[in-house]
Amino acid sequence: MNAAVAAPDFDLEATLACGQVFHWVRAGAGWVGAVGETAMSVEQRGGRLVVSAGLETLAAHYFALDHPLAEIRATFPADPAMTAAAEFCRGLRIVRQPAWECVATFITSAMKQVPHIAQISHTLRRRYGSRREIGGREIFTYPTAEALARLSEAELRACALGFRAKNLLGAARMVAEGAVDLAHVATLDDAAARVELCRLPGVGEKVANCALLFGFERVRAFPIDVWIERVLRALYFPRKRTVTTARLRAFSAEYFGPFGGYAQQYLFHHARKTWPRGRSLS
DNA sequence: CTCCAGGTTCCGG
DNA sequence: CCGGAACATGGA
Repeated sequence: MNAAVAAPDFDLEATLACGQVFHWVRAGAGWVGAVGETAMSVEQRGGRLVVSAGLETLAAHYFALDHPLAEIRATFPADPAMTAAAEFCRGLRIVRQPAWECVATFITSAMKQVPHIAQISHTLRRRYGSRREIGGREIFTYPTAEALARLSEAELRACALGFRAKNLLGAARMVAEGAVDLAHVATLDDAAARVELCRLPGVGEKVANCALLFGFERVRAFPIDVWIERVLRALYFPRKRTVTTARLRAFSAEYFGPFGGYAQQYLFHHARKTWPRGRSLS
């Protein structure tokens, strides 16, 4: 029925609730969700992960249990802000999300709070994804680019997408037609992959970096959103009134090192969980 | 009611 | 290159 996977240095709660992935829902002591086309229930018991028998390998891969977190932490800069964030996020892993699902989800994330992004994901899944069942619970996979490409903008707007409907539809059509080939993107270096992703409507610097980090395992990609911008300005450029976004981008691309994406997610999660209402500390 | 949210795009200095 | 504004929706 169920099987256990060794999962040392892993925090399932932090990993699923840190804002990198949006569709997992709590179920009892664990979670249920979809890993690509496969429904999965998962629960952490100490240093082990309990999943349905047969899904051990899939779970280990999805949750990136092979990422050497201790070595990754050791590459971070040793400043107080980074050290505090890394300690706070011990066991948080960047999961391996399917590329299209990841790109599409972050297209819908523009100017939305995390709970809203989750709500949109669930609506799209329920209406246009495939139904699965796991432990008596309903699960829906993320709709394929082909499925979304067949829809009208009005149908997508009815999923509470707002102005993001046009972007998601345009991106779905380009991917479905092969105008942008995500399998090919995966073979490119970070810079070239970013350029290619930015051809999709609704994909700019930030969304492209989220896609690279969460959907293409580019662990150096450093997405700069409103939260990270606050963190960088408050903790790394205090009392400097004129720091351009270009300056922040150049700084973060070098300063946080080869696992900058991990550093970014740790800073993001730490700030979101410990800073009151996003403001202050300036 | 007002403000803002894991932005992108377009437009004028 | 830079700052502003438009773009939808929902929760605080």
